[in-house]
This record gives sequence, structure tokens and C-alpha cells, in this order.
Amino acid sequence: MARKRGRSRDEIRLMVLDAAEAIVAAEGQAGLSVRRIAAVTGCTVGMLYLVFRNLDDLIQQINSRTLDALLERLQANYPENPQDDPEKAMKALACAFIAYANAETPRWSMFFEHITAKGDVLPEWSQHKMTCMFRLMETALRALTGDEIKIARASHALWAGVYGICTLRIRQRLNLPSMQSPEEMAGMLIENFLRGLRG
Amino acid sequence: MARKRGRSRDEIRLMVLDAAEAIVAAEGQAGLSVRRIAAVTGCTVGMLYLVFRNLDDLIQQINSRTLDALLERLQANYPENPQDDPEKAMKALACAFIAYANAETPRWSMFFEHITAKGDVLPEWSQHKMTCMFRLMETALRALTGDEIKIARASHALWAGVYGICTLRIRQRLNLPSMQSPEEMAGMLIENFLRGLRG
DNA sequence: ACCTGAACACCGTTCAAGT
DNA sequence: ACCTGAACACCGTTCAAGT
Repeated sequence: MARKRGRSRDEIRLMVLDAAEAIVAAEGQAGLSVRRIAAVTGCTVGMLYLVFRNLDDLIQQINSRTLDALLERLQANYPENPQDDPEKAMKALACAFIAYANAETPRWSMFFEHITAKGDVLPEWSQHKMTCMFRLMETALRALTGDEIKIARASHALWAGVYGICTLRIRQRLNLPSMQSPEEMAGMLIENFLRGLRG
Repeated sequence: MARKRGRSRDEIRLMVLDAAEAIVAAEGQAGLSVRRIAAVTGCTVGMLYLVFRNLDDLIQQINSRTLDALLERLQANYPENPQDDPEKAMKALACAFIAYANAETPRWSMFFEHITAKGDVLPEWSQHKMTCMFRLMETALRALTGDEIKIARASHALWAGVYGICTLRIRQRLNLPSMQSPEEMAGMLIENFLRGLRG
């Protein structure tokens, strides 16, 4: 067991992740470096490489926690009976998503934009949590049609749409027209898309 | 006039931008560095700082050319009479957008993801070119309604939607369901949204 | 056995010194 | 007047040397 002032390797891992998240929250991903983490936590750089494979691994572990937090927010804002009003359920998810992006912009961006060394495939745990999010949408959409393919495609298209609104807004690549807030824009996208889907 | 083997400052500027674009195309934004550009072009680092304010400025100038190329592609795929079939026109733009993102992924990503030092506001020339792109969409959408606010909002929502599909696909954050291609997914988003918009 | 931190190969940016 | 490139303050990662 690696130790430092009596701490187990896993205790160090959690302490480092907390410190790293604080740096990201304060200065964005650009401010995050192993040397800065070492300075802030009192670890040596060597110790960090004993606990994490490399900086990429450390970031992926932060991203795992980010995804947990995001999923929790979505679940907390999910209506009791989503099938009673699928449009309302989808809008609630979109608003929770946008609220999280606004509240935790740097870590939200890091999750979506971090490019893992090679292949760029999300780790398995991440894929699983994403599936949980899509399940929330799909449950609501099942009130509209029994066609599972249509449901899967609709949930993915709307997810991508709301993400696009969010990220372009945060990166200032989208002049919101006519004083429209991202929530209103996402709401309009959902309304019209679902109206079109119903026929 | 700054000179290097008889070249004017502006000739150096163009040579450097070409070399930098080649590096980005081959290795992505991560492979781009002042020192590497200096090595490839035979410039000194000092010379680069005489021609460009800093690396950020250099990247913004590449992004300007990227936006030109993207706009050209969109215009080239724009139908003669967009108002005859606005859905077809919007799908053509979406497909051209996706095709460019696939063909020139690194510089396409660099344009959308580069965070400028402070404020993160797009330069004026960039804003203008974006306006041209939105104009293409808005011209087509005017066949559906006379409400200019509705048109502006629809074009922005669909632009964000198609961008979201593109970027999540490239970053592997979106498992395309049921063998759906990004073009099909964008097409489906447009179809349903416009059907919903018509009433 | 476990941990350290100097060493290596990079980075963006500046500005004293040269021509 | 114009250009150079060493110097500065950083980076991620490794591994010989210490305890």
C-alpha cells in the first residue's frame, strides 16, 4: 500500500481528484497540470504517476464524476409520470442539461471536449451512463409511438440538438436571435420536432 | 519591410499559414506549435512574433480561412431556387456541412473549439461570415412563413442541431442508433422540425 | 518495497544583443 | 531598422537513486 502521511492510495486518489476539479472549476481545463496538482496537494509528481496512469487517466476519472453529477441532475428534474406529457418531460431534461452546463461550465466542457489519447472512444463506464440518460428520454417518447427505432433516433437527434445549442452558446458561436434564451431555443426545437413526429 | 530571402512580411504570413494548416491537417491542433512551424518553414520564432501577435492570432487567421472554405462549400451545394423546396435546401446545407466536417475534421474542430484568450468573442470578420451562412438558411425558410423572428429562430435551432450531431459523432459521444448516418440523422431532425413548424 | 525529484524533451513568449 | 535566438517560466513523463 502506497502511503503518505498515513493515507491509502485510494484516499490520495480522491484528494487529488477533488483538488483537480477545483482547479478546473476556477481556471478551466487549461489551468490543469500535473505539476500544479502536485503543488496544491503536496504530492510529488512521481506519486501522481503511481496513482494515475497519466494526466489523461486523471481527466477521465474527473469526467466520470462529472457524468454522475449530470445524470443525477437530469433524474432530479424528471417528472413523475413522463408519459403523461412527453414534451414536458423532454423540456425538463433539456433545461436541467442547460442548467448544469451553465453552473459547471468548465467540467461540462471538459467531459464533452476532452480527446482521449488514441481511438477517442469513451470508456465503458461512460457509455453505460450515457445509455441511462438516453433511457430517460426514450421512456418519455414511448408515449408517442411504439416504434423503438423511431424512439431511439428521436432521442439521439434531440440530445445532439440540445448539446449543440448549449455548446455553441457557451463558446459564443451562436448569436441567440430575438433575445431567445438557450432554454427557449431548446424548447422550440423540441416542440416543433415532436409535433412533426406525431404527424 | 521585414524580409527573409526577399520575401515580404505578407508572403511570409501566407507561407506560415499554409505550413500551419498542413500540420493541423496531419496531426490536429495538438501538433501545432510555434517552434514546429519555425522548424518546418525555416523561420525563426522571433520572426513569427513579428508577423503574428501570438499563436492565438495565428490560429484565428487559420480559422478565418476555414470559415471561407466552409461557406464556399455551403454555397456550392445550395439549390438554384431554395424556396421551391426549403426542406431540400436545408438538407443540402446540412449534408455539405457534414461533408466538410468529415473531410477537414481537424481544422473544422479547431474553428469551433478554439477558445480565444479572453472574452471568447468571435472576431468581427467571423461574425460576418456566420451571418452569410444563416442568410442561406433564412432565404430557404422564408418560403414557409413571413414571420422573420420565427425564421431566424428556426435557422439558429437547426444550425445548432446539425452542429451537435456533427461534433458528437466526431468525438464519439453519440452512438448512432440503428445504423443511422449523421446525414440521415440531420435529415430526420430537419424533416420533423419543419413539419412541426408548418403546423 | 516504496517513493522522490532531477532529468529529458517539449511548450509560448520576450527582449538584449547582434547585423 | 530589422532580425535572431538564448533565456525565462512553464509543460508531461520517466526512472535512477535514495529510504
